[in-house]
Amino acid sequence: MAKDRKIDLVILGLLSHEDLTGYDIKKRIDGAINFFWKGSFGSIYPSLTAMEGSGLVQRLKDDSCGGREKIRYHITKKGIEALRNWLKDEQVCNDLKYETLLKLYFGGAEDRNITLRNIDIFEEKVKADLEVLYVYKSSLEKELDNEDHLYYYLTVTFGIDTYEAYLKWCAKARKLLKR
Amino acid sequence: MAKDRKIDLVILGLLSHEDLTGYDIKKRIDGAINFFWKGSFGSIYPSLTAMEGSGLVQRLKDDSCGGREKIRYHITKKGIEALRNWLKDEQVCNDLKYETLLKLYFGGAEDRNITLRNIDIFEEKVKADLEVLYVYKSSLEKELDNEDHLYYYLTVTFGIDTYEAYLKWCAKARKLLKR
DNA sequence: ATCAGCATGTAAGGCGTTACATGATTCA
DNA sequence: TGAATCATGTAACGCCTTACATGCTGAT
Repeated sequence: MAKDRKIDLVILGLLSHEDLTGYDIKKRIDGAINFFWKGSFGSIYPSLTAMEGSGLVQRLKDDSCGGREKIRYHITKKGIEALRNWLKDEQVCNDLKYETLLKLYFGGAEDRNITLRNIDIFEEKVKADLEVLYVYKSSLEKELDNEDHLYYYLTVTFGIDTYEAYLKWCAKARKLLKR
Repeated sequence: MAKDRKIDLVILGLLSHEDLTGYDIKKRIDGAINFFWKGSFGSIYPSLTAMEGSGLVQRLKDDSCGGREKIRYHITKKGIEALRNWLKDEQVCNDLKYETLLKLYFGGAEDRNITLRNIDIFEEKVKADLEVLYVYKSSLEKELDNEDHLYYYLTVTFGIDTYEAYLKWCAKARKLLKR
């Protein structure tokens, strides 16, 4: 597997639960995962092709009744192995790029109102995201006995906790800037 | 300026305070900025060359007394303009890639202890980063009257608030996973 | 009929990292 | 003398996004 193509692991992770098409994978990534990882068709399809070549996934027979061809992929034993090795690998890369903080840091080059406006924009986005996260949370906490739901739940509460911290920070920052 | 090369703005932001060499810029980025943005020599030097070409920055005369050549850059009026336009632009891209959350999300493919270990690793890193942030904070809060320091201070408290939220989440997550 | 959604894929191009090449100075 | 730091730059390579190409199905 390519050294740094994390999209491979996202796909393997998804396929470890169920067989999926590239299109399905994209939809899954655009859901809850989107809060901490992104992926486009332009990376998903080539990844699937490459991983088929290295035996991490395999194509299933086309089971679509008419309509356009539909390729569902299944994870192989080798694929499961690769996924587990990654989970056990203690090296992680959390790569955070906050353009909002960059603008804040250099806010001195403009009027304070610009910074205040940028904080408002950030806050709006955070509030909207939080709404979505709350919905995920309430639907997940009903079935925490399900092992997988517990993991999903934890990623959602991670989002909620940090986003709520963002909101508190916004209020404090606004106060300081208006003083 | 290139459409999506944010490193240009980081450099312009830094140069809006003082004239710097590429090497200096790298050091600044590796400081407090590193918590929300990264940059390597391989992106900094080409960016400087490109921005000189488009008149956003200009080379100063070599003022090094002997030793290796040393190129200090100065931001031009056009550069200031570009920086301000970016600050006023309401579109922002906060691109967060948490490999830790990815591993958590797919934790079901391995033993729970692996997930617990991954949370430990995350927590260790967060605690270490927090120590650094606390130092920045205490040195900055002494001079909040300085306009720029106020902005730096706000980015640091952003980091502290979110990192503290991370730590609280770690404790909760551990409890749930050990139940 | 037309538009949204389903479905797969490629091509171009941008951004960025890593590693390498080069060489001076300073300090132990 | 050797290592660390200062200092600039290039080259290779990888990853990813955007846009494009193609075409079916189902609902309005």
